[in-house]
Amino acid sequence: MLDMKFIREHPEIVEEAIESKGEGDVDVQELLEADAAWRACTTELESLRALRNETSKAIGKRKKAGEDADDMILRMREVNEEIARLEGETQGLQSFMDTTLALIPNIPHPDVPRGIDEDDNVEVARWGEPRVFEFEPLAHWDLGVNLGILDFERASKITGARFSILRGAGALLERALICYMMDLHAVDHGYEEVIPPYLVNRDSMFGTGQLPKFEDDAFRVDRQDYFLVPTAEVPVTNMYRNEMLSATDLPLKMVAYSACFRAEAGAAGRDTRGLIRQHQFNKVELVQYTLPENSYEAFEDMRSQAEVVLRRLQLPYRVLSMCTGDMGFAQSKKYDLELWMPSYGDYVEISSISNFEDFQARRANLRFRRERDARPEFVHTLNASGLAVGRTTAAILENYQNPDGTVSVPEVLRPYMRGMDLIGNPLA
RNA sequence: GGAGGGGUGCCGGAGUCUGGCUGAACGGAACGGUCUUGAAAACCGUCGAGGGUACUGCCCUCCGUGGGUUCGAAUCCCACCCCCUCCGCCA
Repeated sequence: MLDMKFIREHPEIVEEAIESKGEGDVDVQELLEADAAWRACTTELESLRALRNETSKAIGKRKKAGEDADDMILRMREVNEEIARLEGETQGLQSFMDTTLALIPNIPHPDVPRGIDEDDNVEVARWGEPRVFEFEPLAHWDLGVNLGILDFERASKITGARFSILRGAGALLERALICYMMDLHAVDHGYEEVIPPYLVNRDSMFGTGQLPKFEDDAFRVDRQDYFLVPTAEVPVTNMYRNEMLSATDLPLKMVAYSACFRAEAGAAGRDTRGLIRQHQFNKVELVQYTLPENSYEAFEDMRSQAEVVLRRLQLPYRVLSMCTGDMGFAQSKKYDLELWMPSYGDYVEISSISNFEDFQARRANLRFRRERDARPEFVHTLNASGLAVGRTTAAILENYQNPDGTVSVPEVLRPYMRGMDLIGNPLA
C-alpha cells in the first residue's frame, strides 16, 4: 500500500508505476478527487462534532445545576442529522479510497529493468555449467518413480492432481534438505529459526499483499475464513503486525520452514508432470525487517545467502533481475534464482528474493522508532526463498543421476541422511 | 465440545452497577532535571496512536472488533473475535 500523501504529491510517479507493472485498471485522478472530497467532508464533519461535544458538555452542566436544556438538545438532534449525512458521505469516500489504494502496486526501484513479461528479465549472474550427460538422462518423475521414492499415482488417489508422495530415500532427501537449509541460515547467516502456523487469517493475507487481488490463488478454509499459507512469508512477515519496534530490534532476521499451498488458478496445464508445480510443497523462507536505509544491502545479502545453498549443492544456476512487468504487485525489486533442470533443458525458478520497502509494512502496520521520542516510521520488509525444497529435490535427482538409474547424494547432505551416499544402491 | 472469568495507555490496575467535569485515577517502568565526588534513594517534570487544519496553536477519532440507544457511552443493548481457569476429548 502506498501513502496517500505520497500519491497526492507525486501522482505521475504512481501512474507510471501502475503502467509499468501492467496494472492498468486503477484511475489515479479519480482517487485524487475522492481524496480532496474526503478532506473537505472530514473538515466539516469534525467541526460539527466539535460543536456537539461542546454543547453536550454544556447540557451536562445545566442538568447538574437543575436547569432546563431542551432547546440545546433539540438543536443537537438537528446537528446529528447533518453529522450522520456527512459520516455516510465520508465513509463512502473512505471505502472507495481503501479499495483503490489496496489495488495500487508498489513502485519499482529505479534500477529495475523496464519490461512487459519474463522475456524482458535481465540475467545478472550465472554459476556452474549444466552437466553434459554421456547417457540419456531421465526426468525426475521417471527416475523417482523407478526408484520407488516418488509416488504420484497414489497421491492423486488419496488427494488429487498435483500432489505427490515422497517415500523412503526420497522423503529422507527432502527432510535432509530442509534441515540443511535451516541449519545453514540459522547458524551461518544468523537467522532465528521459526515454524509458523500454516493457516492464516484474512488480515495476514492482506498485510503481505496476497489479498485482495490474488484470492483465487489461495486455498481457503470455509469454516473459519482462514487461508492455507502460500509461503511462510505470510505468517512471518505478519508476526509483528500492529506492533512498534525499536531501532535496536532491527534487523529482525527469521528463517522459517513451512509447507506451502497454492491453488495456482491461472497455471492449469503448465508443468503438469513431476514436482515442479504442486498444490503443496515445502519451502525454507528467509524474512527480514530492516531500517529503511539498509534494505538494499540486506537484499543483496539475502540473494547471496540463497545462492550459497545452490553452490554448496553444486547445482548450476543463474540470477535474473525481474523486469517491471514480471516482478509482482508488492515488490520494489526482485531477483529470481533459477537452477538447471535437465528434463526441461532450461533453468527453472528455485528462489525469488524481494524487497518490498515499506509497502507491506504500511499494509500490516509494521513500525519502529529510532529514538524514544521519535515519530514512528515503517520498517522495510524483505524475503527470499532459501530455497523451494521440492524443486531442489527434483533438481538433485536429475543432476546427480547415474547411468544405472541411481542417484548420488550431494556431499553436504550426507550427514543429514545417515551417511547415505547413493539412492537406489543396487547392493542394498 | 461443556461451565465460568476476562479483554482499558509500555506494564500492572481502577473506572463499568448509579452514562456527562475520564483520553482515562493510582502504582511501576522508561526518559529529562534537582541533589550527589559518582551512584542509589528522595523530590520535580515528561511519558499512547492515527487523522484534519485557518497548523510554534486548535480540532476530530480510538478503552478487543463491528453495530445500536442517547444531546452525550470505556460505562447501557446486540453480534462477533481473542485470552485465561476447570471438565470432556485428543496427537
